[in-house]
Amino acid sequence: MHQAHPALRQPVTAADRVLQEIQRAIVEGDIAAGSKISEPELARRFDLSRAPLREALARLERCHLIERIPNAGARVVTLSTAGLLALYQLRENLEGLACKLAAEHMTEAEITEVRQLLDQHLSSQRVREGESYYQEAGDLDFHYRVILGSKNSYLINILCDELYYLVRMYRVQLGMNGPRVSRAFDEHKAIINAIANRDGELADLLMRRHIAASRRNIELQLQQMGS
Amino acid sequence: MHQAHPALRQPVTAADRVLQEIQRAIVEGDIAAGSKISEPELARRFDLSRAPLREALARLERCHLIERIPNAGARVVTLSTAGLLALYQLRENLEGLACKLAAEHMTEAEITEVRQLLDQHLSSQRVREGESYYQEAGDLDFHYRVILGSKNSYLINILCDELYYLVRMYRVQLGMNGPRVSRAFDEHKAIINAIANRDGELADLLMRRHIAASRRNIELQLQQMGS
DNA sequence: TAGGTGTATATTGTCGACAATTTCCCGCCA
DNA sequence: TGGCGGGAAATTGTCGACAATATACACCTA
Repeated sequence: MHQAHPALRQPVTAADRVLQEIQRAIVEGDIAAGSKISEPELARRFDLSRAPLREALARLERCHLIERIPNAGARVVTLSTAGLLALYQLRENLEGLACKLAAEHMTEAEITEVRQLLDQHLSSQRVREGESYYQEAGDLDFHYRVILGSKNSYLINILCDELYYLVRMYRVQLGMNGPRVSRAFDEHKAIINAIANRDGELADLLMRRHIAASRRNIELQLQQMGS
Repeated sequence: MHQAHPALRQPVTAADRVLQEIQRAIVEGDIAAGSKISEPELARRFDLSRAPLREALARLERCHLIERIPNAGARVVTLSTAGLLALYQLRENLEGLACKLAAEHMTEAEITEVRQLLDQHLSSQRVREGESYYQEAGDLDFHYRVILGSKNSYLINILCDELYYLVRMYRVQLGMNGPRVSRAFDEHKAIINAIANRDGELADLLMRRHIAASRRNIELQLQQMGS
């Protein structure tokens, strides 16, 4: 359907580069959530004209990092409990589906790669005990592989291009990296096992539970922050 | 999360207007599937500059009607069996989820409105027996209402803004309007009943079956076209 | 003082032209 | 004759300036 996925395609145009920079800045909170976006200011800051900047803004809107109102400008999204729950509700279903499809379509070679990846991440995780950055990267990597394994380009596009930046934004800015580390690893292992056994139904179920657990974890943290 | 949904927001800017025109042109086959898109040509044709046109192209890419390659231009998507199946696979799951959520979140008033809508469409359908345009419109209308009833803005965005134009393109260009008319109406009725009973699980199941039936219908037509 | 109105400012949307890249075509060579 | 550069044409990406719209502020009125 298309050859190399945009998510892992390296930037070739100026708009691509500035998009990545702004994406990172928003996700990491460098540009505050809820703040207004000024096109002239950003253009100066990244030293380019407004044309490629606006192209980048269009794509930022696509991945839900900003909201635009015609003739009135753009704002960075505001993070909310309701938004987070809606997002995870969708993730649960979509990644569950991705697992089911991955069980049907992943090659043995791809499965082996994911397993190696898990072992590798686990060992490097033990060394860097507690450093959440590596957990984050490893976690994302696993989910990405499974999603790509579904071989459904629409599904891949939605999850990797449109939803994941926002997921990361919530994780980074609300500090969602609790003590689920080793448990998450076990869950990942169980999921890839189900995929390897070509048991799509089970893989679906396990992934839904995996994400639901993560969601409950977040809900708890939010709740005790609010009180 | 946001007030009025972009799908039903009337165009205010020139880019909005040309977007709608090109969308219609592509969906109806006025601009052939698979054909290359020339920015200068379209700009002349719609009598505006390339800036708003490029804005429109960015959004067309978002709803999968065109595919862009950096520095090399854009092409209208090509319709394929594989693409259609992948699309419907996703639809089944997402609209199933939408039903489940609608059963939880739709107000009684909204449910009543949908029921009135169904009766209305049914009666006008009987009059215009066989005119597929009205079936199409009525069908879309029903699905839209249910999706909006989910109250999940991410889900709404994906289904109404990003996937439905492509769904319509397949329906229009491959002539997907078989003799499922009255059966589809019954299925719609069953779905809204389940939602009214707040039986999300059943509503989910019925919607999946409803779309799966539509998919099988399409597969059959494709198959006998190919032979 | 509160509210509305009108102007001034700032921001977004659009335009036409230039730069960079790709594509196409022609000639050249094995 | 077939494949491989090289250059010309066309197309996309980027720029700076102008037009249209929205926001902010001061002023006037009740």
